Amino acid sequence: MEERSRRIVATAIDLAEKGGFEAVRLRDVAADAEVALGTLYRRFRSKEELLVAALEFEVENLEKRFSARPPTGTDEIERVMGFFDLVVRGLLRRQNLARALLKAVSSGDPELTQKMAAYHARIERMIVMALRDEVILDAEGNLAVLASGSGEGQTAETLNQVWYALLMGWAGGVHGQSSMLEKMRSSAELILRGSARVL
Amino acid sequence: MEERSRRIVATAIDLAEKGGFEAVRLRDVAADAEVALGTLYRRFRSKEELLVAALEFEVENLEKRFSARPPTGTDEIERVMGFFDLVVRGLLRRQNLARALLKAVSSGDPELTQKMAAYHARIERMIVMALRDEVILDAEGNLAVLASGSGEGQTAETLNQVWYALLMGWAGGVHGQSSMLEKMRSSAELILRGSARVL
DNA sequence: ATTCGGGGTGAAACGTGTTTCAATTGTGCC
DNA sequence: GGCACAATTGAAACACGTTTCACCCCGAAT
Repeated sequence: MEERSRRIVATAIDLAEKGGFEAVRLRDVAADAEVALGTLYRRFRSKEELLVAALEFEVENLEKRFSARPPTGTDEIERVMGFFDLVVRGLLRRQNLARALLKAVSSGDPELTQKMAAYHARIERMIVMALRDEVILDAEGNLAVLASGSGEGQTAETLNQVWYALLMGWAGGVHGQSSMLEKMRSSAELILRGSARVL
Repeated sequence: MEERSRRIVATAIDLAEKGGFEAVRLRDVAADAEVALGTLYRRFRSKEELLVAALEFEVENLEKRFSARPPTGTDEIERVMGFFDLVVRGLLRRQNLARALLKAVSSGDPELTQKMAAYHARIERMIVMALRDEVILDAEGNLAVLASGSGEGQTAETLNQVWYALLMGWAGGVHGQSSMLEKMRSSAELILRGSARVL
């Protein structure tokens, strides 16, 4: 990403951290990033697209933390929950930012379809690796793209669906972090019990 | 609900059906419902709240259709999928409306926490009844509130989480109706396999 | 019948996302 | 150096959610 864009995204993250979605006023972003409003709009078609770029940045961070300290645990459930714990630790520290990014990703903007799909794919990839208890990197040291299709893929997809729904619920205040994790564990137990059947 | 409010909500649904979330311009809603803008804002604190009221109305409809023709099927998966088919048939005919309501419900507005929770509870209730193959009505002929806590409740909650995530994905264009249903079936098979374990 | 109070009304104003445009700046190419 | 062309800038304008306010109307209490 080009320097100017990076600065814009960084500024957006800053503001979102401080005051959430509404605090990311594009005039302020432009001013703080020392860029004209028109430039911001040349790089990002909308506020949502800008925040989704911020999400990509944060997911990259998550992936780095994930490869640096992959979740440990003797069974699938513990490793998967280890992953979700990792995510929640990130949310905990920057709740305003997290909510802002979730709001952007859930905006339903058709322009963002591709990026939403990519986001989910990246989360699923980490879930699969947690299930396998094996982090696979490519030549550049990033998480490798996995062959898809196995039962693991289905399990990971389902776990991710549940996780996404719970994040939305958390963002909307339906439940707090701890109850979100408890619910995730309950659902994960159910799902993994189902997947254990097919061996 | 009072007559004026009813008219406002009906107008909002009309406009949403025609042009989705953005087409619900509150000035237009007020004009079409023959009400001053201030009145609209006295009844509904925000556009989201208005659309969530519309959602409540539509869920009531869904519940009526559900009690009138409960999903049939010899096993849990078929009945549960019957329920989701029912929902999708509703979506199919009014995609703009559906997307608008989903956008409102996923806005993450803290004012709506309560209503979001209630919405999920109602969907879960129908899922439980589909699992049980038994529609339970209260004295007024509405769906009865169920005692919670059983394994069924957990299963329904997990199914609902998956369903919600898939709806969001559909709204954002990540997948179409048919692929949404296929994914729902795959996840439901996994989940129900897990729940079958605990008897 | 008069008064009172709470909605309702109409219109204007505000904030912020988004668009537009003329003028300026920068950059690669001759 | 000078040119062509694209990106950047600054400022204004627009759209729409939301707020405000002065005024009006109606039904209940006196």
